[in-house]
Amino acid sequence: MSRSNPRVLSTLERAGGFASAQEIYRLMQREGESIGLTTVYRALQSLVNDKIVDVLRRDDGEAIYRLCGEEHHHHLVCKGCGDTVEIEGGAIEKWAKMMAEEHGFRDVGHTAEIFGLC
Amino acid sequence: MSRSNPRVLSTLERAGGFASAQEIYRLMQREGESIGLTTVYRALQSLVNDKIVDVLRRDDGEAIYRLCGEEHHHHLVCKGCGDTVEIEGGAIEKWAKMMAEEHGFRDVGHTAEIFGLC
DNA sequence: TATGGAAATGAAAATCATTTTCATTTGTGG
DNA sequence: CCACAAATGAAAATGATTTTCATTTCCATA
Repeated sequence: MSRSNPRVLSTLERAGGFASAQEIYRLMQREGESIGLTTVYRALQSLVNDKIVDVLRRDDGEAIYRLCGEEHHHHLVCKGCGDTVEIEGGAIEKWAKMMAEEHGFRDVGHTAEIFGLC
Repeated sequence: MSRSNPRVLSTLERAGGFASAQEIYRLMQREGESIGLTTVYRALQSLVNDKIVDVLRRDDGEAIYRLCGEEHHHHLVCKGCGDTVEIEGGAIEKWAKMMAEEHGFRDVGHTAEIFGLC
């Protein structure tokens, strides 16, 4: 059921940094690849599910994707230019674990993102 | 030119925490207020311009608003039953501030949520 | 080599938040 | 009252994303 289309992945790689579904689609078109927009969306969803790519939101609400490393990390995002920095989240991990314990939760995960102006 | 409709502001206050334009609109409808969705959007834009409210993006891309400077909290959410607990986030505040400083960001905010099974 | 079904594909339609248009209403100073 | 600017909101437009559905591609097996 892996719809992680390799052509989409390779285009995202080639795009370097972030790209939206629409941008990837246009890029592939320009390069003469024959692919449907629907397939691009499905491939990206699949890649996100498989934790091969990260997804964030641009200020205008458009979803942007990029390859992500193995390690669990967090993001510092600039609201102005969209620049993104991966940051270390050791403190968060501890905080999440502590809070979960305190309230008797198990199987915990978390999300955390910081945004500002660079 | 101040389109910062006071009824919209007061509804956002009453909503406590975050609310989307659509939610505010529905809330006002339910309470029998006569207002158009367009006006809600314009009022929120205006409030954002005047820096009276902050705007963020939910994971699904919908814009959510909240009063600036309001003390915010974080949530511990159960993936099973949807139960939600408000938790203290002092550690996060410090972490966010530290990370922002380290990378020269200003005007920073953040989101953080923990999820697991209660 | 056929063949039957499952998975992948993509065009077109549907959805949904948000923005724009534009005609109408409201409020205010003269 | 009157004129005119600002506010309002219904309806249409926009744009990203998702869904539908008919068709095509794969692939294992007879």
